[in-house]
Amino acid sequence: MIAPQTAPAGPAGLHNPLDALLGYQLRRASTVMMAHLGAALAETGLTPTEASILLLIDANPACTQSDLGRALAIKRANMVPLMSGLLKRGAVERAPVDGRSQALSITANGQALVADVRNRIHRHEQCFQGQFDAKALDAMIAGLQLIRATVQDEA
Amino acid sequence: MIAPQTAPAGPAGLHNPLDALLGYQLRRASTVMMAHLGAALAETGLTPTEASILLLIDANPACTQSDLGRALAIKRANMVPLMSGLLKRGAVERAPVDGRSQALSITANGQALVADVRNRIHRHEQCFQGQFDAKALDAMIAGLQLIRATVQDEA
DNA sequence: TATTGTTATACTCTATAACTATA
DNA sequence: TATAGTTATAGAGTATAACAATA
Repeated sequence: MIAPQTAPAGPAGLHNPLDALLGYQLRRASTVMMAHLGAALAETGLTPTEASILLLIDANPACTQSDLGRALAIKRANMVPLMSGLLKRGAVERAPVDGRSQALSITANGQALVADVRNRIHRHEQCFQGQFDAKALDAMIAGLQLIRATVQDEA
Repeated sequence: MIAPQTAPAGPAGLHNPLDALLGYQLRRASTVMMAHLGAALAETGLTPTEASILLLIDANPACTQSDLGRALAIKRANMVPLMSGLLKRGAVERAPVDGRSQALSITANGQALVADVRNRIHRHEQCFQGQFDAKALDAMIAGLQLIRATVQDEA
């Protein structure tokens, strides 16, 4: 049972019983890191999602749009505008595999962008990973994966 | 430096270099827990955000709408439809403090809803907290708060 | 029959700007 | 001048349904 709380709130803010909840802390921490990542990527003109797609294509040459959607839990329909932005930008190219699939790859021009994205993400991650020692960081990552695995993964 | 990856993806899916990133794992884990919480609350007709507001008012009688917004990082403008739903439902009532502030409280009728919400959130949290021993859970919560505190808190 | 890529569309969340009335 | 509450609105992000072409 979660005990009802009647203690008065301090001058700094309200008493927040949600602070003890894993889901609440997860959501707030995620929002903080996403905002920080968005700022770190702003100069590239990419959103965190677009940057993720870029890194995933780079690590999986010849993958398809549907593959990416499955890996990142993005619906096929929502992949379309995401991909068309990266294609128009000339960072990604497509080659037909069969009549319906297209193999994705980073263009020669896109390589520099990928490297820049990698550096920016790395610096961003260091801001937060630096708060933990190696053991604690591994425990955090493992814990988060455990949470993800608790329920069958999203679409 | 994040090493470039060239290993082939297994048949189960793509190779995902984002798996080593705290921000990525945070986002995915948060999405999983939010979806699970949404399902746990569905029968109450409340969203996770509305349920959070309810618990926060219950823990902070006579708080204002703006107080809640600050505690939950919800902009004043976005609090309006949230509050009006809870008011129309008869779970929350308002009493004027001065000419501009209104003190919020849970109605007599709303108490049962708060209790139900508390139980549902508790069962939901147990699904995930149950994966950790007490020490690991404390470390997770503390780690998430540390991440939040790394950057000055959101609006 | 299932899958790829696509269009169109709707719904939720979040963000900004502006207004009023109060302090 | 700053704050509480409100309105209107714009922009993301995400969801479903449907379609054509292909496997």
